[in-house]
Amino acid sequence: MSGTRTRRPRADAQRNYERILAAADDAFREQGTGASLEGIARRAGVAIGTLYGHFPNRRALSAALLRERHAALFEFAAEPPNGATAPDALARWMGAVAVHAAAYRGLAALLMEGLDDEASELHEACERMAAITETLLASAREAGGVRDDVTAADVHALMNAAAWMREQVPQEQAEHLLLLLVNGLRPDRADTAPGSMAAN
Amino acid sequence: MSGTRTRRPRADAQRNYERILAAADDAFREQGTGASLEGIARRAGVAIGTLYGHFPNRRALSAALLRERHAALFEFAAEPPNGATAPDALARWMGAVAVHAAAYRGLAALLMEGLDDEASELHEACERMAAITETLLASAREAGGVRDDVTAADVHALMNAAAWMREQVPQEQAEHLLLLLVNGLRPDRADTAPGSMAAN
DNA sequence: TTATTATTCCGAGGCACCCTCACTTTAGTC
DNA sequence: GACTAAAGTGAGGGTGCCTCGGAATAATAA
Repeated sequence: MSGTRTRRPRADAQRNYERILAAADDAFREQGTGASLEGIARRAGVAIGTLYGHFPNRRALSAALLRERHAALFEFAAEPPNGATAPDALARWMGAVAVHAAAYRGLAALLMEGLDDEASELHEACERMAAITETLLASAREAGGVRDDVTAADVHALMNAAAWMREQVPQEQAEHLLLLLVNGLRPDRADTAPGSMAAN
Repeated sequence: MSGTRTRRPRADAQRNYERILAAADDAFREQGTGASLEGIARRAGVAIGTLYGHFPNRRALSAALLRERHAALFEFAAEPPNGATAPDALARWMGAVAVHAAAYRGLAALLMEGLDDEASELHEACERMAAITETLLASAREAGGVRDDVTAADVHALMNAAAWMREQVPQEQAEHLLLLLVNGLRPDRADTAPGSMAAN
């Protein structure tokens, strides 16, 4: 296995890969993560076998599609909203994830199961999300802005639930619902510093 | 059209109707509202055409299946949890709906769209649910236990979101999440009478 | 009991989708 | 220009949705 100088990858493969991804993005936006794969192949101007050659199954396709999107999300999380309280930072994060997970109908459910299911192509991304959530939650709790009984898993579920609702109500109401969810994390007696936990 | 004395309905029709309903209940419990209708017909020991003869489409089948269940829910709402505060009554109702809507995977989404979609066979049931929600919400708000900006539509969405989460997390966590949702409805300053808004 | 007939049941068939695989085509290399 | 690994192709087998024309049958009448 030493003389196998690898060939340069074929140009058509690269081209088709990108075409499929673009078609899938369109289809998922319009019809959700359950969109027809044959339809996607058709849109991409490619045979169905070619699609399967690049992506062994629907989840792999979703995962590839989400890779950049996730990168953007993590970058967003890294950039500190300077001057914001810890609870504010958590709320901001929750809003960002909710918007992200509402990009395609059905995505919230995938992210939900991806956290537990290690076989899922989304597992790693979910774990990174969970880690960020954990960190922000710890700070927010320390600041006294969050109930003691709230776990990172709870926040994960709530963010995805917010996304799920966003799939089905007007955007304005979706924002309001997120605010209510965030409000639910606050301790029973609102004796924290003023201005904490404003949504987004 | 006066001499058409109606024949007694055929016994086999009645029998098959019930068999299909029973099979559908099993299938929906196991696989959600998207379960294969051909599979349901098979389970019921009936040809696919017979199933369609009784239920023109999947939604009609769901609606028939939910009729009794909804009746039970409305009865539950009617029975006054005597001695409970208005916010408690609302929380109790939200819990009941969340449990109901989690009976079959996918049901929460159906109930969500059934509220707006007048063509849906579930529309009427959804409207009744909404009316109950409206009443309980008004009382709870009057008692000062709920934020002013919370609408019945919000509560509807939140109840169904609770059901959606319940489909995907252990029951214990689901209860906790419901509690957090309910907590989110409380006004910013917790200056209401003690003991208000305990979940369930 | 038997005949009548409205009602119900049946399942093949057309369409869409999922996914695989034996075969063809093609891009990179020599 | 020939060679060949890589990629592309699409028919085909499986499942599901739903329809529809013809077969079967339960209620009724004779």
